[in-house]
Amino acid sequence: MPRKKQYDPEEVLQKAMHVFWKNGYRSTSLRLLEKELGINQFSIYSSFENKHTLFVKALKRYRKYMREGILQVLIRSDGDLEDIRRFFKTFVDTIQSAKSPSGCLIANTAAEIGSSDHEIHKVLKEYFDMMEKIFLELLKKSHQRGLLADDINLRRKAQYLVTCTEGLSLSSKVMERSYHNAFISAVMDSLEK
Amino acid sequence: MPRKKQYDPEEVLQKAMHVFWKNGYRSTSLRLLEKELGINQFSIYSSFENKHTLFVKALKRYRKYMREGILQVLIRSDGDLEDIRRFFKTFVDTIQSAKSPSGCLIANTAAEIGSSDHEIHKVLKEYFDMMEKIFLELLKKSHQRGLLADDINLRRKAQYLVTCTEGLSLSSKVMERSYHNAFISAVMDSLEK
DNA sequence: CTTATTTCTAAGCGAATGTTTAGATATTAA
DNA sequence: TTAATATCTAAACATTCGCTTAGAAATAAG
Repeated sequence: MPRKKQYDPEEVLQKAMHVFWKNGYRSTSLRLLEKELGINQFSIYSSFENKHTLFVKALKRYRKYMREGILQVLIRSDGDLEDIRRFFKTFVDTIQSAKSPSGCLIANTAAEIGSSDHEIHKVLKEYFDMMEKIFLELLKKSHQRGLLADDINLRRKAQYLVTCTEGLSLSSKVMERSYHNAFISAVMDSLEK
Repeated sequence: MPRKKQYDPEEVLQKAMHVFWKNGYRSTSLRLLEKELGINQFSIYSSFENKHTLFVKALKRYRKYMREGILQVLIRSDGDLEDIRRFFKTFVDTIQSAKSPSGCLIANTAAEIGSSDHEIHKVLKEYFDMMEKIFLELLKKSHQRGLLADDINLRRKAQYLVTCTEGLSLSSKVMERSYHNAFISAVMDSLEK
């Protein structure tokens, strides 16, 4: 009996992720979403409840997008520390590309919202935890291969790499490419045995 | 002949800096400024042109505020690397304190505005350059004292510390204190000879 | 085809945004 | 005391915000 949806909610969510990524939460108006998603405001509300809920879903989508995308080089690594450099380089490419010159959505949101919104803060924290776990698994393998100092604190080093990643995202919005290459080299130096 | 101002524009600017620091540029409305600064919208416009100009002035004021405040431990350092740790600890205290639980104004603005506004971007870049110079001067002294490896790239290390500082600011909006202590320790380890 | 159900379009809701203005108030040189 | 000038208060400006609604259009079971 019912009429069919003329759009795919999954595709729309993907588009919404990019719009929020580029403009931030507050600066993304429903008029802009309407235009970029190609669907009416009514449809946005009937499919995603409201702007806040849509944003939270977009944030979670970003986590999936990263996990299945550029984080794969870390996840599939056999412990080669150069994989970390490769990730950082791809990361800078991504966040500075003309396609999405908008840093990291998580970092942007952390700066914009922080912990003032409990639901959003929870997703941010989960992202940080995911990143820590990914780095930790890689470092464990590196450690087993003898690439790291014996007495190293792996968890601390993983947390260190997470904060370095977010710092990289932030400075990418201000400084030029050579600046980040220098940072990446400095971080890699600090990992050496 | 004229009537006197019933407020001190310098004091008002200082207050404006804190309001923007806490809420960000877009989320700071003129009604809020009116309330927090204790002066009328008319007075804001007659003294500071408009919201954008007021924000740029507040950003520059923040740079001065930091230079004359918690950055002094770096500026006055004789090259003791522990001064860097002291700075990081004070920095985390500041940005996580109940008084201003809002990270670093520069980092927040970089995430919110980035390079989309030329005038603001210029102030951000100047801040990064200032930070780099401050770290560089300290590292030079450390190097002369033989506290660093002979073949170290001082400029690269200074840039590294700037990005670490901004990363610290960002993760302070998501993670708890112990997380940052771990990061600070990891950064300090990476500085050792 | 009829009819029940859902999605669509498009207009409109009250509230908030940055900015401006009209008029009252205060100050000081003459 | 008077007159000129700057600053104050408070209201209003047009625009945009997130969100809702009334009614037309489309779908598929009966």
